[in-house]
Amino acid sequence: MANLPKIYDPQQIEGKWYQFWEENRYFHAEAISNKPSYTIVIPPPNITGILHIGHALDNTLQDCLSRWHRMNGFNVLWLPGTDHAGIVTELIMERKLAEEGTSRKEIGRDEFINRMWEWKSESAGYIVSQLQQLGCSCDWERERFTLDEGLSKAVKTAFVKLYDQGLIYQDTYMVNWCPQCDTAVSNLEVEPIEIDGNFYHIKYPVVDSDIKLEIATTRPETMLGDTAVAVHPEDKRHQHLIGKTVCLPLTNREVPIISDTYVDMEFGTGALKVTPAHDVNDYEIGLRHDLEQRVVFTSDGYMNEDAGQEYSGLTRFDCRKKVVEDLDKLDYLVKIVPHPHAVGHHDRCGTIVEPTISPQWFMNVKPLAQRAIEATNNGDVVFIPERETTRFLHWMENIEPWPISRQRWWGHRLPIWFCNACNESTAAMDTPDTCECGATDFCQEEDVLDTWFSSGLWPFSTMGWPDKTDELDTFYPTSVLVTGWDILFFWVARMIMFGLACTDEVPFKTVYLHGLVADEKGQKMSKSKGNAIDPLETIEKYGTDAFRFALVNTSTPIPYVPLPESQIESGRRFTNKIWNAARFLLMNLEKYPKPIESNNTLDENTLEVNWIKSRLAKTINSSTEALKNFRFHELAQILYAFLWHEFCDWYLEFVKQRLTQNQPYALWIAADVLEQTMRLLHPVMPFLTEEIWQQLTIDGKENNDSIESSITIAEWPNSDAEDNQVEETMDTLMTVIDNVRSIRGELNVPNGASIDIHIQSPDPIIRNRLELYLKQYLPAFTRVNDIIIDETLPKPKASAEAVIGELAIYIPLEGVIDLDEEKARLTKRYQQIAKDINAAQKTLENPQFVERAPENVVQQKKDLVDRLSIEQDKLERSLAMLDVSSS
RNA sequence: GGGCGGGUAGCUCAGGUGGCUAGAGCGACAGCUUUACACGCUGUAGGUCACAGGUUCAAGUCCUGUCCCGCCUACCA
Repeated sequence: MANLPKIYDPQQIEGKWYQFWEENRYFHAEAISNKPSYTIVIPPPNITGILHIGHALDNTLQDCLSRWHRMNGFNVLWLPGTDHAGIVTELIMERKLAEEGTSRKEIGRDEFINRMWEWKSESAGYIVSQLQQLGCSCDWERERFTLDEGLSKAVKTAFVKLYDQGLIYQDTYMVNWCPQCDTAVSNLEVEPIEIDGNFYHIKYPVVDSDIKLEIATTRPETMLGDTAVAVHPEDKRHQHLIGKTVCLPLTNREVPIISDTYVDMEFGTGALKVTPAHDVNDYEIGLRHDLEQRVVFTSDGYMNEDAGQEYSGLTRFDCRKKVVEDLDKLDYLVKIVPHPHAVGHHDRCGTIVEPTISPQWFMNVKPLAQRAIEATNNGDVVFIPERETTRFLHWMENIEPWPISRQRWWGHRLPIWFCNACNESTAAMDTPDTCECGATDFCQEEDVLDTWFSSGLWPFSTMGWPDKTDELDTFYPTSVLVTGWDILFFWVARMIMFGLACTDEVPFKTVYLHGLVADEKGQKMSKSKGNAIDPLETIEKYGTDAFRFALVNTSTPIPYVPLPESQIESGRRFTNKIWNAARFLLMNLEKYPKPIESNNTLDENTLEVNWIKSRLAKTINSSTEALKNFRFHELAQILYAFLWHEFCDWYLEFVKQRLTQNQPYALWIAADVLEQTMRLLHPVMPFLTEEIWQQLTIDGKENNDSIESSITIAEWPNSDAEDNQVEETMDTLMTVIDNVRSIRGELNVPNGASIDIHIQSPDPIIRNRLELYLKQYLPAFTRVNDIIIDETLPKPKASAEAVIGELAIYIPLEGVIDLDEEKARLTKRYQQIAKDINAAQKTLENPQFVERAPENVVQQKKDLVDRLSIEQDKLERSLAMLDVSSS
């Protein structure tokens, strides 16, 4: 045990513990339990995906919550699983097929689906093992997949239920169409991207007149589908043209000039070309005026025959070029003005979406949204951070029908059945027996559902809904959903709406939305930007615990959290520091074994022991508070500061000092404190803490049944050992030690040199404390000869000085001290104090302050001025003396 | 156009409901093989809290305005 390596090697430690946890089923939740439940369902990652930095953060936080609750005695279910991620997964498969020289259409639906399942079974393990590598304490016995039988049944059930309520219907409407993926997509999947476009001004000659009506458009190629030109009814410039027609250039078609208040007189030329089949607004105008919907694009982004012979077969983009050239040639083009504007791109493949009229299945989500709004306002569901509530409500209030059908194959086929005889459609779990018309021959709708439909059911479909199961009873509604704020509308909103619609309950009480991991420049990390950190490489290089610590430590409640490499390095140093602290204790525990039986014969009430107990108690309490409030970064910082700067920097030095005197009690307490601190840190750093915890408790476990077999189920610490009196005493000592060190450092006293220390203090209590403790502790921090403490002491010749309130420290440094340096040091301190006193006095001189501020605040200020004034006086006198001796 | 978040040390960020002499990590500088750790130890430097007003006894914190940066959202062709 004593030959632990000097440098912590995570690879030696991490693997074995995950296996140990799995074998002992520590992460398994019981469907029937008398413990209180705590449930998280994982936001399911893509089955064929790999772990990226966003997953790493999201799942680390979920693991922190899960592990913390497990230690608090909850029946914790963290339910893992994956999503079939329809469109994006198919895209990748299509790319594979293209490489093989075939295509999905060529191999057909059945074969395509076969290939998808094959690929799924090949790659399904990746993300799971990566989550395990990250340390995630999921209940793998309950892993789910959105296309599993049970979840598919849930999808069908929900669909039929909503269909029967009239909330799901088929309609022909203008939707966002992706020509690349050959499917409709919802607004949410369309990303508007600003591009440097142009405004093309085009003349449309008015029939039977010399007038040319000038229109402006960003998409000149759509003119081939124009079926009207619209002007505002009150537009004086164009009023007289209403009712006439224009001759559409390049087509020789005549289209009417109509009036519609939608037209903005101020914008462009005040005349709007109307393409009802290819623009949402034009579509609406078209409906109002009963215009022809002239389709000129094919579904995969080419021009069709109706675009005209010249253009048919061109891509959308080539067509635009040609149309502009032709217009120019024929003198219809007035000008091209640069006009940056946002254009919708499909977020999965980056293709510019094409608004297209097509028959789709829609879900009327308004009534469901209404319930979600009520639940939010009632506080049935709470968003953290709070600001997300406004965003959520705003989106819910303006929600539009959701197009749920996708012209794809990988997913849940809509449970809609068409009668082959009368073509009536109906929704049902299985093929219906007979149609109302008497026929018995049906075919199922070809389309599949949007993936978000099945993920929306995830919090309860994973637990067996619609069946009444023990799991639903025990774990549903779940406790909290943890995800990035960018997923609020995709997952969270749908889960809440579906939860209310299907189970009459909000699926989770709390939604915690964390930030997105960014690089140093605040840019969101993403593969496409090339600025992403690969979690697995990072884990290999720094260790899982270091990586997790960095993630937790940086996850402040801001929208984009930068994760510079230096943060991860800092995490690694921290793991190494902990490792070495443990190593130090374990090595010394071999020499001074901790007695199994606790006994009180020893002098246990030493200051340092009471101090570290008090500090630990405060650390425990503030850690618990931080976790309760989802303030993960606070937890990380509290534990880092305690472990490094209190436990290691101070307490272990006290321990060393005790050991030189053969007093091992402080050491045994150190082991105790570290053991408890490992428990506090375990949710963040599962592997290292388990390793150290096991080593620290190994002797105890053989003799004490109350010690658990693993830190994962060890009790979350609590303590009431806070003692401000003790901390204050220790503060005095630390301040003295700090000042002595500071003098040595600043005046370049050689390390080897022993020094004398004279302390003058009028306060008998302070003198007493210093007498008692300083002589014990100081040697641990600095080489010291003699310590003299008295009520009044003359300042020795050629000595350095530090003043702490009414206490003065003199260090005779004959022959070492440079008087000018000392003078500069004291002057600097003097000036700083003068400034502080000045500011505080100003406040005190204000009668209003004394009158209105709370008494304790006034008193604090007074005390401050008193203390600083004494220091100032002392410094003044010392400086005067220095002047005398140096002149 | 509307909304949200941010501007605090060289860099990245903390600073719930106003009140200790504004903090941390990283970096910089100086010095250390002090018997756990050089992935370490000790010390030091570094801030007009974006700007301008206001409220208050008291503002990094609250209010108003301005200027930057980022994001979300919206049918101005």
